[in-house]
Amino acid sequence: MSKVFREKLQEKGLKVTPQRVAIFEAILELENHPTADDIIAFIKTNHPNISVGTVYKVLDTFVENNLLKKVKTEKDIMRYDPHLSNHHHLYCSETDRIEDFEDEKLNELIGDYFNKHKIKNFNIQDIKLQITGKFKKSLT
Amino acid sequence: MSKVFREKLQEKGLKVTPQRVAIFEAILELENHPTADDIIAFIKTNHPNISVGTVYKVLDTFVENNLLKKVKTEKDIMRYDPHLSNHHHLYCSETDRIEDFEDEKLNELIGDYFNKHKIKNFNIQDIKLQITGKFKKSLT
DNA sequence: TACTAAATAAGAATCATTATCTTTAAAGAT
DNA sequence: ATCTTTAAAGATAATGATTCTTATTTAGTA
Repeated sequence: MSKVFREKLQEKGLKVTPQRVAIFEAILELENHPTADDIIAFIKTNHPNISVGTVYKVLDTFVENNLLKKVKTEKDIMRYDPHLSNHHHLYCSETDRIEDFEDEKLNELIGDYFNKHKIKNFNIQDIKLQITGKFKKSLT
Repeated sequence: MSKVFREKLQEKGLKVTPQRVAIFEAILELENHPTADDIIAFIKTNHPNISVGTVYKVLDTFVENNLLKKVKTEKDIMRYDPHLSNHHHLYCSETDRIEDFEDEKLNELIGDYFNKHKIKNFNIQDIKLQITGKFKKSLT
């Protein structure tokens, strides 16, 4: 299965453990930018003895090694995103759904704008759009 | 002093208490989008008996009544902003400084862009830019 | 001045996240 | 295949911001 993932761990000098594999698979499976808690719940069925601290530690390790990104919401809970390329997020405050939003043209537009209108006393490193609103109900 | 503030409280049917006045003044004084803790520390000198819970409750009340806005950072701590008009934030991850950033032209640019390029399955309510980078050192 | 609802104080409780410390198990060397 | 080394996992205590609870106080009004 995720041979690529195992190789990435090895590249960074990280050991390939069943926990790490399970946690990474859980994030891919869960899709909606899961919380640590979501991940623990999901894993518990196949991996009943996994420790809460381990999950947090593994998630941190992944973030440090650019295998994951942390996403912050209105609530005080971290969520995790396996989508590594530079992108924005769509937030629904009612349902807590978060979806990735990628738009290269928009990035260029904003990039150009700031090239022409520098902010005085500030060097920009990164710009993220936090787009809040409502998902239109689809006939799931 | 903040007669306007007192009137605003009354308009909303909120009682004018010394605690509420002190907290609001503290936020104006502190400027750098203070945390609840910053506010408590600041107030303690004139108001040694103020209770932590009160500060949090008052801040919530202010946010609910549009007297303040909550600002979320990378860290798990809420900060508060007395600046009510629609604006973005400049973040410095090194120093935790946050400054307000207002740019009507930029808002129009982005608004126009999304009018032309609707996101399917999503109705936008609000767009916030989270601009991270470094403040250029000024000779304080 | 007294009344009543709202606000405050004090401190316990919560909950996500971290830290500690011991045990276990990858991964490379023998 | 076994040994060794060291990172990783497990268990659980600790932390720290925020919320909750309950008794007491006070602002605004009759």
